[in-house]
Amino acid sequence: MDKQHKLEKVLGDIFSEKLLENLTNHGKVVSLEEGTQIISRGDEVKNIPIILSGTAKVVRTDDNGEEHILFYLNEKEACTATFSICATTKKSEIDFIMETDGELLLFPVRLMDNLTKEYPSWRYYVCRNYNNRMKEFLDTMDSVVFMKMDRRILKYLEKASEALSTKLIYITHQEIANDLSTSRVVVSRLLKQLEHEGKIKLFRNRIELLF
DNA sequence: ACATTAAGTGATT
DNA sequence: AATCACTTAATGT
Repeated sequence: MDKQHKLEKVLGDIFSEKLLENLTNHGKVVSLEEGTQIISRGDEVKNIPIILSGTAKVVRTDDNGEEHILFYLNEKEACTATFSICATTKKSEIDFIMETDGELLLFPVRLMDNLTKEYPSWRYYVCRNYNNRMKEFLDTMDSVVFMKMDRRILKYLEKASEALSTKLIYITHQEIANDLSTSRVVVSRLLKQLEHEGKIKLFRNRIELLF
């Protein structure tokens, strides 16, 4: 299948004909194997990758060399982080790695301004990509904030224990849930977890602190 | 024995 | 993490 048709097949329903033509003329299609790293942190980004097939992951690597996956990109998606870079540094903040075998359309960054100016369908595309990422970001924000519930419960118990100067607190899971504005089920689960960790011991209407 | 309330669990979103 | 639906355990009457 030639380049033109390939692009048409994958992107035809979201990009206008003219835009496809432009992409065909200035972009290149590459086939990549799983594990191929297209962009590394600190690299100067010269091309915007758009996924034609397969899956790519965008990761950040911390000081210990641990990979933290920010998100995955599938067919038709592009890395939004790349878009923002075009407007500023041009240095990548992230690593971009193929999760599976797949194909990418690489489009020169220097021509992107023009796309934004000329093609409404490109603008929509960029906005949609941004939007998706933003949603995902908010989701993870939520988790990060809420994930601290186990710590909150522990703090809560500590405080109660201190206030009553006893390790044996007479309280129900429901009451804790009310005070921390969460559900009883969640409290029960986390308490159970804490019990397994040997930090507390659970009874009906009572919780004993073991620390 | 039966009803009520607290706590535990799996599945789903 | 939240919610639902359901089970199990402890307590009170």
